[in-house]
Amino acid sequence: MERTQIPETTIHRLPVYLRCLLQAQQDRMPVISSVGIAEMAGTNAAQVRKDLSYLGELGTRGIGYDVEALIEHISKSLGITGLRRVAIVGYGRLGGALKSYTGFSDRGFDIIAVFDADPAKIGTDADGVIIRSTDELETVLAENRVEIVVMATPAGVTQELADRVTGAGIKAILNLAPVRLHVPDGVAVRQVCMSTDLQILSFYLAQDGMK
Amino acid sequence: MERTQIPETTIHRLPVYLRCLLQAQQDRMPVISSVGIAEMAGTNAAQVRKDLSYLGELGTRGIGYDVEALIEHISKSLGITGLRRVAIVGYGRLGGALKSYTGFSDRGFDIIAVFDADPAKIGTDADGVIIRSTDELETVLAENRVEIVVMATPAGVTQELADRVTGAGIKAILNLAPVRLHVPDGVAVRQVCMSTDLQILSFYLAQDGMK
DNA sequence: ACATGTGAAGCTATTCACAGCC
DNA sequence: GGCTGTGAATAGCTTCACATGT
Repeated sequence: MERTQIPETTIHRLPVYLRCLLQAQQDRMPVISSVGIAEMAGTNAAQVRKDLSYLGELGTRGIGYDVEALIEHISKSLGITGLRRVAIVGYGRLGGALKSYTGFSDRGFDIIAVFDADPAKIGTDADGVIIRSTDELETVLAENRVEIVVMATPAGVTQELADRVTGAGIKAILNLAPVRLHVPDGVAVRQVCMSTDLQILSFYLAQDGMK
Repeated sequence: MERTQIPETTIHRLPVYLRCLLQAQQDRMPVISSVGIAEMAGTNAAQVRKDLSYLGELGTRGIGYDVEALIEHISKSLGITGLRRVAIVGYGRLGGALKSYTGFSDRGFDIIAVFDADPAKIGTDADGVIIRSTDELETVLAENRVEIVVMATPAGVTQELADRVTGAGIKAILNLAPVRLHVPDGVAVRQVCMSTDLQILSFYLAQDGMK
């Protein structure tokens, strides 16, 4: 299979396009143009066409893109045609909020395991899943064939637990703890840090105020 | 004041550098080199030097960067020398998790108001702050001189509430709802969407599996 | 006529490499 | 000798503009 070198930035926009297309589908639009997608996604038509062209020749000249077919194609590119098996490490307030959030299952992600280190929580129900001990991390991840792990752990223990997660063969981590994770080559990490985002917003406020 | 055109990407890295420097400060390092920062931040030394050069000539040739002074300088650039006044709209599970998260106040953000639409919640205590009705949004934002608003609302009502938030003069929004916000010019928005992040991770898994 | 797909141009960001300073 | 600051070179992304196909 060829090394289709899709730009990083394009990959980041594919989920946005997908959301727009699902909206268009709900609105009963059979076909949509690059201009239409661009308006919904907050970008421009040339960008949309270039991005989609990396996935193949998906449109029809003179007509536009078939909504249904394009949803199918982007979903396939994103590897979410079936359900992706996800585990959450750390069932504190944030982990709990995520587990109960219904938006994930709607988008092809199934949270099938939850871990915590607190003996008082272990064995209790977490919104439909039994909380397992972090001691059992490796075995439970393997048993459930987990593909993606979400780290919702205290900063101090995150790297240590992430090491065990990657050691267990996990290749994708969403890190919600405010620490930079070091992982082996071949492991994808996405970092979510709201403090960072607030600081970036603060920068723009500071800039604005002084002009 | 000059139009110091700091690249967007540099701005995004400043909070990362700041975190590294605070770590170095805790470790009692008086001085750090661009190589040292780069290692902690997960980038390269040239990048660090170029980024920091946008803020001024902050280092000393042959020596490196004074940790204390650099922390001071980056904090000033990020506008977080004092406390930034933040409000959360939507006190569901996610909003609750954010309010109770101590990492914000440590980093210069003070959550001084919380809103919800549910009459059962209004007037009750949310971790030290009384929950206010979204009916009072404009007045309470003004009274408390709120600078940044975090939207932790259901997708369906987010745009409508964001319109009122910007109407009240707020210039910075952190949006946790899975919708693309449309805001007037001059308003900064940061979007956090974990479904999107999971989809990006899924893309890399799909790529990997087929090589 | 209309909308895609795509080379080419233009722009932005990263990396290199070395002069300048401690 | 060591490390910063920075012009120059490189790489990567976005936008343009038009040929191509319906």
